[in-house]
Amino acid sequence: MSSSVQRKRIRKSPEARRAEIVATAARIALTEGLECVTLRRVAEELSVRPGLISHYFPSAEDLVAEAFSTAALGELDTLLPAERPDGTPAQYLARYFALSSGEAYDDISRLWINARHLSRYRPVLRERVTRMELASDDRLETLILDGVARGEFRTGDARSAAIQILVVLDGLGAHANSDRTDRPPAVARLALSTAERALDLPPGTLDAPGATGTLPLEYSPTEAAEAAVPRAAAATTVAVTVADPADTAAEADADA
Amino acid sequence: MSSSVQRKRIRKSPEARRAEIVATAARIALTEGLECVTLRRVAEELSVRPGLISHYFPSAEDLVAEAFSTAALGELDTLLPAERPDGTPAQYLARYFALSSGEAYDDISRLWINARHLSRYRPVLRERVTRMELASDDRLETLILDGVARGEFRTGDARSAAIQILVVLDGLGAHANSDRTDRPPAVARLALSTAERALDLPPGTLDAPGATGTLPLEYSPTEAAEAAVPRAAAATTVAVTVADPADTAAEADADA
DNA sequence: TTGCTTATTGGTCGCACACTCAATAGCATC
DNA sequence: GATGCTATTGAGTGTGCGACCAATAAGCAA
Repeated sequence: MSSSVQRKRIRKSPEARRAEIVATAARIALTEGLECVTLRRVAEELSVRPGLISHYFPSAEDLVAEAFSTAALGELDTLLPAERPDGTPAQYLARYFALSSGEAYDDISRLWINARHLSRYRPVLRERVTRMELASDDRLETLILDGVARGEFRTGDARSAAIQILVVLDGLGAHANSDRTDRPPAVARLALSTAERALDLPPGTLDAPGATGTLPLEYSPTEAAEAAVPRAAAATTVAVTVADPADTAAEADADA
Repeated sequence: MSSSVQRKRIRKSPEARRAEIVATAARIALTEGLECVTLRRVAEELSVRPGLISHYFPSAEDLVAEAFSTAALGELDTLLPAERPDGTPAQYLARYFALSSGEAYDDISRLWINARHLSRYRPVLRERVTRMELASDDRLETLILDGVARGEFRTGDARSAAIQILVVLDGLGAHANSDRTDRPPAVARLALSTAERALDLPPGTLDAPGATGTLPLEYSPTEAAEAAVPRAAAATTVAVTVADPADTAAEADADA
């Protein structure tokens, strides 16, 4: 009888518990959406009471913002790692484009759409979105500068090139919730061709066979997000039926 | 004493009432967000009881979808009119880009971000989003084909060119809730340069002084949306304090 | 004027949410 | 083994939402 629900309290250090909460919130944000990051939902996932989540995040808005930051940073580190020991800048750039056209990338696209919309109403989240946009710009700019230094790329304004590329990727990702099967080839290659033009590369360079060198092309969004958390304590993986989180955006601040 | 609230019932024809409801919902969607399109909110705006809205839209999801369609179609008709009696295709295209970099365009960008996110959870809305995307593609493709026929543009695939342009505009519009003040010139011109490249136009053609000919460049998003409604009966304009609609997305379908 | 159709109301129900706070019980320390 | 700190619970408050339905009254037709 005592097997169904957890009856004994498990007392953890604040740091471990907080990390666990953030990791869970980030996973929910990535797979189900930021509106699903609620006190109840996170608590249920961790088999604790909602009040405990409130204890660590007195304002739920902060938890949502933290969930987004953690998830987005984890993805960024996977897609555009800060350390690039295994290949050239051109190879890492080619790998980035390869990953961004894969199906696993849809989760990230959805997360960004979600965050950009929700940030309309949530100042804390908006600040985090801006910060993560800058982080992405920086990361890609650094890659480009490195490539320029090695003579792989040629551009007079690495940051402008980086932002142009990211804008196009945002445009392509905007349709992550729609059907994109009959997308013309020139559209599917739009990010690539934008990069090739901005970096003065011969057309076809970045998606040529072998353009990624020996870099691995597999990754799992969820795992990447969890790896971004300092210490993701024993997070019980629970099969989740995605509900309908579409109604949570507009009401929260009405009571403020 | 009887002036504060409306006490006498006003009975309208179903067609007029329905049009009034849709027009109001579309205006709320455009200015405050789709999550603010609730039975209570629309009813309050029209000084009727929420039950009446339910009577015309037994499922609230249908009302939200209708609000999006109406608002988006109104905007499309303003930005890319189906009839173009006052100028050449190049002039209308130049006008489109001019409008899309104006501040009034932010409302449209926000609406699309909103709809693309919300459509993740709402099948009815998703279908409408897809339909409106196709309508936008068609409208721009037709414009381009017309320009090609007149010798203004040159492309072998008008539809691909249209979609490329729209994808870039989506990418630029994705940041409608963020700060974009320090955007590099090449980024701000990205849609233009994409069009110039896809349509084989000399750089600078579309934003050259006089590129829009004598076409007017003013428009009001809200008015455009209301004009899209067949008959927007006496819609009382009420000053609205925007609340926080960010929490309404995820919960609605949980009860289904 | 009377009567009928139905647009409109008023009230209710259940649900999910964030937030609050006193009471409880792990667990480390002595 | 007793003690104290505090992580954690349990219970409750108030809000907004969609959905439902019987009662009401507006306005047209006879």
